[in-house]
Amino acid sequence: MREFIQVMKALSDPTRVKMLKLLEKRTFCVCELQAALGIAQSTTSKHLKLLEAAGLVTSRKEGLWVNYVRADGRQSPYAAALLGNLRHWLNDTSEICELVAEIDRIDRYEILQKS
Amino acid sequence: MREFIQVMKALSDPTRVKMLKLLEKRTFCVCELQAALGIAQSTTSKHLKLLEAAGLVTSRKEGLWVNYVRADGRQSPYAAALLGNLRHWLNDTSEICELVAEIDRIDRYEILQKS
DNA sequence: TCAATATATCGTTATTTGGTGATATAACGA
DNA sequence: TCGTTATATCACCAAATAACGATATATTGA
Repeated sequence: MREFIQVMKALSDPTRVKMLKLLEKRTFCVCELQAALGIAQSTTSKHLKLLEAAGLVTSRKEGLWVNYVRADGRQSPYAAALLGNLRHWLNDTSEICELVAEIDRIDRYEILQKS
Repeated sequence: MREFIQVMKALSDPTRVKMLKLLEKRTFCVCELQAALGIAQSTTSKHLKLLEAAGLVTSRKEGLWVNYVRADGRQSPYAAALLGNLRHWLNDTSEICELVAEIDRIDRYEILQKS
């Protein structure tokens, strides 16, 4: 039960759902997601940790960056099912469309320039 | 997005999940669910209203009672998918097993006697 | 009409959650 | 070694949530 609730809670927040929809397209580091969503760095990191704990994403530290990847679902059957569903869901909502449209402009090295 | 979040939030609470697992077995009125879960009447009613708003249950007033029924999912594709999944999930957890084991002892007329 | 009953709603309280900025940690490059 | 950068963690605040008891709203049956 606890594991199920953890997955549902993780998916109960629009910011986290947007993160997962972005991660369907490709891998992102924390600062890229922060830029894409327009939220604080600490907020971004906290959400990602929560998604990771629920088995919805995994992370790999590579040099200075931490790359977050959509999980394969092996960690939790609930995560597996919901990740599968989510791939087909919300694709035509304005919120996700607009986010995905900007995806190619999000680049860790460009973000570096601006800051 | 709002509709999706609403379904996920509804499923993010153990009490509401237990209600849905009970409603997989049969219809219940509010006072029966209250007795089965050992919570206050106002709490029970509020949770059920929330599940109904998310499209996970429906209700029908019959005389003095309001009967709550597991929804068929026509109201929301998200609710439909999750209701389907939930039928197979959590069946062997202690929390649900113990609850379902008591199901035949829960009867609105017996509750009437006790109070 | 009136009493009894089931449910819904209201007001309150404690906990959880999402957000922030500040700080700590770790890795890289000069 | 030292400065810079990316990320994680901490302390805090505001809003949302789950719980309760008290009250309001049906509906039934005497």
